[in-house]
Parts: sequence; C-alpha cells; structure tokens
Amino acid sequence: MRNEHYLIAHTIPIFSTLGEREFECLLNMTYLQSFPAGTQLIEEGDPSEFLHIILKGVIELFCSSNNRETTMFVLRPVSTFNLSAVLENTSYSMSARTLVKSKVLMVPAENMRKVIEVNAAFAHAMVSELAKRYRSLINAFREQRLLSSAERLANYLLRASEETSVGLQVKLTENRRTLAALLGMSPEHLSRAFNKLKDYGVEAKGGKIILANLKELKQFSESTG
Amino acid sequence: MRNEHYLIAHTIPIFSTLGEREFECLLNMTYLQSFPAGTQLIEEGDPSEFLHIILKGVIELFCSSNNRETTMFVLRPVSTFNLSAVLENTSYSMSARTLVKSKVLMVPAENMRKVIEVNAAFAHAMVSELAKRYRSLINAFREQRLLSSAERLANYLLRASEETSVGLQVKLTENRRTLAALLGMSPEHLSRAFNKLKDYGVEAKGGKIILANLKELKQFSESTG
DNA sequence: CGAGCCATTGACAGAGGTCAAGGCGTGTGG
DNA sequence: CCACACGCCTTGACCTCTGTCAATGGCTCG
Repeated sequence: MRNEHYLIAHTIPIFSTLGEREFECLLNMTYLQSFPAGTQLIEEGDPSEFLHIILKGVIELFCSSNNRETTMFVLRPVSTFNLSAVLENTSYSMSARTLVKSKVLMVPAENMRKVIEVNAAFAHAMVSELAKRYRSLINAFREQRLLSSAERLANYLLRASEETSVGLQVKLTENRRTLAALLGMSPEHLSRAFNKLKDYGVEAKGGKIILANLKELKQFSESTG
Repeated sequence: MRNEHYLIAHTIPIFSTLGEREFECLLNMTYLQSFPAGTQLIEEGDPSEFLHIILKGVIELFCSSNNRETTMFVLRPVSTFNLSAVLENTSYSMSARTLVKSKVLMVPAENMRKVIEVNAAFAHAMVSELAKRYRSLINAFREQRLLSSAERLANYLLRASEETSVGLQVKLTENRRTLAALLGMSPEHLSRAFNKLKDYGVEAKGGKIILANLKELKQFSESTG
C-alpha cells in the first residue's frame, strides 16, 4: 500500500473484494490529483480514460443540452463516478466539476477492464454496484415525472432525516442553489417549496432544517395531488 | 433445446454467452405464459421471483406514486425486464402490464443468480447489459429535465428514423396515447407537440410520419430554447 | 347504421421558470 | 469599530409550459 489514500479507496464496496495484489494491479498508473473549486474534470461525450474516485471535496455531475444544464448527482467521499462508461469503454455520459476544492484518485479505465476480466468477484461487485445505481436512477426519474417540486423536496428532507438527523433536525449538506439544481428546479422555486412545507412542520433556518411534524410531512410527500 | 421459444431466448445478447448445458440449467423450472392485453404481470415493490423475457407482444413498464402513474419503457420482443431487481435479489422497481396479447418466458430469479456465480462470461454480459441500460436511462432522465415536450418528441422521431425509416417515412410502433405516456406528457399535449413540429417538416398521418426536413428538425431538437 | 374508442381542439387552471428588486449575513478595508 | 461591498437567498410580478376537462370529429367494429 502506497499511502493512506489507497487505503481509503480500498474500503469502498466495489474494491473491498480485491486482494492486495490485485488492488495494486488496479492502481498501477493511477493519479492522485487535487483540484480547486469550480474545475471541470470531465466533459460529457469525451472518451472515458479514468474511473474517478472522490476522496475529498464535493463533485457535481451534470448534463447539458440546448444551452441548458441540469445537475444529475452531487457526490461526496468516498464514491466513484463514470463506472458505466469505463466498463463499456465508451464516452462519458455526464460532465463533472468540483464544487469545492477536491481530491480525486484517477484509475485508468483499462485497469478496471483488465481486473474485471480475471477476477470474478470483482465482476460480481460491478454487477451489484450497477444494479443499485440503476435502481436509484429509476427512482430519481420517477420522482421527476410524478412529484411536484415541493413533494420532491419533502422526500429529500425525509431521506436526509433518516440518514443524518439529530432528533428532528436535519443539516443540509448543499447550499440552496445546488440543492435546487439537484432536485430539478430553480433556486427561486426552491424558496417557495420551502414556504409551502412550512404548513407541514418544516422550519428552515440556513442550513439547519427542523422537521417538527414527520407524520404530516410524510403524508404530504406520499399522497397529495 | 426444448422448443423454438428457448432458441429465440438464446439469441439475445445476455444469453448468447452461455453454452447449451448452462442455458438448459438456466431454463430449469422456467414457465412460458401467454397473457391477454391489459394484464398486470408484476407490481412494483413485490419481491422479484422471475426474470421476464418477452417473446411476443408489447409490455409497458410503469411506476406509480400519489395516485399518478408514468410509463418508463415500452418493450417488444426479444428483451428482458427486471434484470436489476433479479440480480440484487430485491423487489421490483417498476410494475409491468401487457399492452396487447403477449407471450413471456419467466426464468426463476435464482437460476440467474446461480449461473452468474459459476459463469464469468455471463457475469460480464450482465455488467455490459446493466451499463448500457444505465446510460440510456441517464439520457431519458436528462431529456425529461432539459427538453420541452416538443423537443422530446422531435428526438424520438429522429431516433426512430435512424432505426426504422424507409426514406423519410417513419412508422410509429405505439399509438398516440402510449407514445405520450412514454415521452412523459398528456395525449392532448402530444397532439399539440405534433402541431408545433409541422413547422419543421413533420407531417403526421395516423401511424405514418413523414420527416420532410431532417435538417430543420435536428436544429429544433438540439438548439432551440 | 350506431356504439365506442381514439385523436384532436378549445378553454381554462396550475406548476414552474425568468427577471428584477430587496434583505440578510459575512468579510474586508478604512 | 463601522461602513461598505459582495454573494446568497427571498419575494413579487409576470409569463410560458403543461395538465385537465369538455366537446367534437373520425375511425373501426359489431
């Protein structure tokens, strides 16, 4: 093991199946790079050269069409992106930029494809990872089509409260602008969505949100028209 | 080989890696069933028991929330659905129903998981299949967020023309109602979208669409606000 | 020929985006 | 320590896109 960063990378699910030797092989020719905030790391459509592993900071994955842009995901350590493009040896399906100063491990795509060929457990881990991502993307797509902006926000807050809440308080990890983009709405509209949720016990003060009435909020997010 | 249906199933990419013996093993305890139009085959959230292979007919995959419903995919022979749920041994992420009389091969989910354990080539085929689906889903999601309904329709027609056109004529495989649901809009709005596209050389008469001006249509779908 | 389904059209309503203005907090420099 | 500037969030006004409801027309099938 060369240093702490590699140890960190080894802990994530898709790499934990690998033995020391194979992991070393995977990391051959890997770059560790730091980027300032606002740096575009990859451009949608470019051929995939690396699997990116985010070790520090925040990365936004986004897509563009017709001079418009939408945020697909906001990623934090420790996670990877571009997996599907790398495995298929095709072009990136999304662009990526840093939202804050970030540290990224860049594993040559070819290494991934080589190791997958010889290591069945690694292939199974890929299957599992891709299936999970597929399912979560299905859910995001469904929410986009079926739920209003306020309902999407309610769902987001409820999920966040399951993961990170202290009592009824949720601490937002994104600023309002980023959260709006992630939920597929304008920043102005996010403000109004928060206002609407006040009726359901959502008190928002900066990055701290209090969900005073979980039951009503759930009811709103699940059954309102 | 037991009959023609199994031969057909053997031809699709994810199964073509399998030898005769493994394919037989996979199909152990498989059911071949016919369903009339409008039959719901699976319900979102139910535990996944089978990988479904559609041999004949048309299947709609859809999701529901808050008494609303949206069409995610419309599938025709020969293709599979539920792959991610089956591989992860978790619940279905979408519901499915027949749109017309259909014939479906139902492979026990456990068989899939067994064969993937012992056959590396099969695992690789799964990786490839999942990655492809992930990318096409990313694209659908992006279109839903970034494009207007008329632009989504234009893209749909352009894709269809690449695949199935005879000269400039495209034959629609779905009726208007289904097409509207697939593109994420109401049937009424689809009518208006077709009207808007008349300005760009789209002449629609029943199931036959003439794209009289591909260049302008492409321009509209890609760069209009 | 009539019933029924599907597609279209019109009128209306609601959701969400855009633009402009104002408020609030934070940090910096005088 | 205060004043100012800057960024971010919010608010209001307006407008576009899309859905809903109702009515109409056209087609198919009995």
